[in-house]
Amino acid sequence: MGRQPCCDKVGLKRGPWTIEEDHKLMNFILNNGIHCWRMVPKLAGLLRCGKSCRLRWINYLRPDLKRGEFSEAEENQIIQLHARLGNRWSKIASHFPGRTDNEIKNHWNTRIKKRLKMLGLDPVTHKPMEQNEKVDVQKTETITTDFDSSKEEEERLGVTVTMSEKHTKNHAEFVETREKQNDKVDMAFDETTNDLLRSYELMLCRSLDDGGLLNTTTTTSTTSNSNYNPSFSLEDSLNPSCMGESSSSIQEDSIQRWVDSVNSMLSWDSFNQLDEGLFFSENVQ
DNA sequence: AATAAAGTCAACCGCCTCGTC
DNA sequence: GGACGAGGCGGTTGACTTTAT
Repeated sequence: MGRQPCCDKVGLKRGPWTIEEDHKLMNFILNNGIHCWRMVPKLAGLLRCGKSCRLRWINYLRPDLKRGEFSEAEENQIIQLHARLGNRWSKIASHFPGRTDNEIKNHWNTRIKKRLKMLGLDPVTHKPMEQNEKVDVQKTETITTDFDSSKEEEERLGVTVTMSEKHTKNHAEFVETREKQNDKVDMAFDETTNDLLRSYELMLCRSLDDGGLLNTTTTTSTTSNSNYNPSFSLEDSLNPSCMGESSSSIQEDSIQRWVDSVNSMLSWDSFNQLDEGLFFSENVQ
């Protein structure tokens, strides 16, 4: 027999989380850690499904989150990684401690895409627009052609890739998938990527010289947390040795660091309106 | 000041992968 | 080996905010 479903979605709350719900979720995780997301809402007294709790924790409540604007360096790194990895946001996010895949994805869709277009680059192919237009005219000379040109190598390596796979993933992703399957490095692709990156750097430098393309980010309503220094990881907070029953100075220290992190986070959100005593009175002596 | 348009981002949806039974 | 669930992921939505007219 299989397991019980994650949630039946009947009578469950949806939409934006309230401060009280956040409080309950954080309080529960502080006390118990995370063992099974399906059980979290029940045990925490929340009318949410486990998935929703997980998402809320990962994207918003985690104490090691780095909030605030992306720096230029971060944006440039995202662009470079996207050129290599495509829309694999979680992989891209893994290069940015404290950033979530959702955050990076949103930033890409709302800011970086525009920035690339302003630079005359196609956000999908990372190639100059003009080049893409030529390609469009020829109709067949697209990324698909790049895939087709790889057929021989594909056969040589004994790999088969379905047409749907080819059309739904960009060249970079396709090549990397092939690398995974064969554990071989596509040197030609690396050279192409390097060429692209060199082009980026060149165009970005020109933009800087022109003064302004890179400074087009708008202010947002999101309050930043520039003072927050994530010194305590989620792994730490969920480590059984830290959260388990065996009490020790290490555990107390870990909890204290976690609390410090949360307190730091509270300063950047509406939580600061909460009565501090309400939040951790039962958890911290 | 009022309204429309554009921008932002938290949250949801549905699919996929992996582990378990 | 197939069925199933949990967790993870990327695409998309829609509420809210900001900017332009």
